[in-house]
Amino acid sequence: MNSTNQHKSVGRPRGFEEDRVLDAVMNTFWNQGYEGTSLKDLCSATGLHKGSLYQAFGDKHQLFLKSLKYYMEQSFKGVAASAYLHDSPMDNLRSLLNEITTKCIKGEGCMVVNSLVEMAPHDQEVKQMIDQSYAMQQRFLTDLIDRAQRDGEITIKQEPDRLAAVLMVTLAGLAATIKGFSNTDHISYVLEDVLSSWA
Amino acid sequence: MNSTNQHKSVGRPRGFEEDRVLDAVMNTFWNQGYEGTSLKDLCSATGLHKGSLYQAFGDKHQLFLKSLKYYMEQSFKGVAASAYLHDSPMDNLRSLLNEITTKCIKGEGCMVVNSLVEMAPHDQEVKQMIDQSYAMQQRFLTDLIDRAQRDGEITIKQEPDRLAAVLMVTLAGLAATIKGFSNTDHISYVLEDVLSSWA
DNA sequence: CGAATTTATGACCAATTGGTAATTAACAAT
DNA sequence: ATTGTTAATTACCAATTGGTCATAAATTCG
Repeated sequence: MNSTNQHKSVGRPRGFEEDRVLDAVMNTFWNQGYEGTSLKDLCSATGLHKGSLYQAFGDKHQLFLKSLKYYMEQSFKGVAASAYLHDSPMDNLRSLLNEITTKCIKGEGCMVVNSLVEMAPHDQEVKQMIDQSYAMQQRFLTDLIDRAQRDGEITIKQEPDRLAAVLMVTLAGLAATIKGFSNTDHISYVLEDVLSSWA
Repeated sequence: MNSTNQHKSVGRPRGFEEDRVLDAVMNTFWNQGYEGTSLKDLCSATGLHKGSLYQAFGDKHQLFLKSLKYYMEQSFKGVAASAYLHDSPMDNLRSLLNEITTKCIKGEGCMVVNSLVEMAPHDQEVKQMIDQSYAMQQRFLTDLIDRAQRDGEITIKQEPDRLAAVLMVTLAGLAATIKGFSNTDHISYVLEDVLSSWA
């Protein structure tokens, strides 16, 4: 019955799409950090007034949490999608890594790593979200590595979760490093070297 | 002629030691970041009034740069000192890495990596300082790895500067990762795994 | 001693911060 | 058309921000 652009409740309808706003907020926090972003910044990024932001998303901190969650969801969609393109687990791993690093290069870093560095030690809620995201990604990588090992594509001298841990640290390092370097050659060959050491 | 505690110029003498203040400032910026630190924070950390801080070190940004420089110098002293303890280059590399990671664990991360993530993209002066520090540390590691290769302690399948680059990224990743984890086992075994892959 | 010079202190400042509240506008239901 | 409900806008607020300035205190030099 309900057409898509019909709103379900009474009252004045929203003048914005929630996801579009969340996207703008995310990008602002992503490249300015939490403390480095003011409400004025968020208003000019979204085109909304702060009253509207508060009403729709809560205070600055809640808004940050929601935009971080949005980032994680969007990222995971892309990552997961890129990990089932090929037959070979190793090829899948490569395209997954490619997906991640491409996103990092475009956005000058990873919002999760940024938030980890800036906020995790002093913000329990952010820390928990990151923990969760970390664990999920770690499981994802572990699974892929495990399959690569079963297929004989890489060494079995190390446990999958340990190899995954190395990869996680490497990715975090790349996300941080990239913020200081215009030259992105680093990225490709550091990952190459890590993977080739698993031969 | 001049005894050590005699001050060279006329006027009221300083009531503080510059290095002790710089140390307190450094620690505050180190674990709160630049934007997350207010002048009030710096005053309570140093015991000085902001007027004194301004007179002695300049504005907040200059003060930050000086404390970052101080951090780099102090760190490099410790790192360099730990790299000549043994005969074996590989043992020296290990104690160097140990020195770095110990400092990161104590301080919950590395101030250079923190600043890289928070400031490098928007602050040219910070970026330049970090570039310089990065290049220096990279050269240092490359040299050590080169010697380890000549002594046959590690593989020569990769160029020293490439292995050093991998190590740099790994260290940056650890510095970031550590801010989210109370469990520090990660650190030791990720580094172990990287080094052992060079066998 | 008194002048010159430097540092420490606290008052002061404009601008910005995150956040709230009152008012107006736009819709659905009756 | 009126009412109820929600959203948008504007004005407003106390607190904090980074930063300055005038004054008082401590020292050296003559």
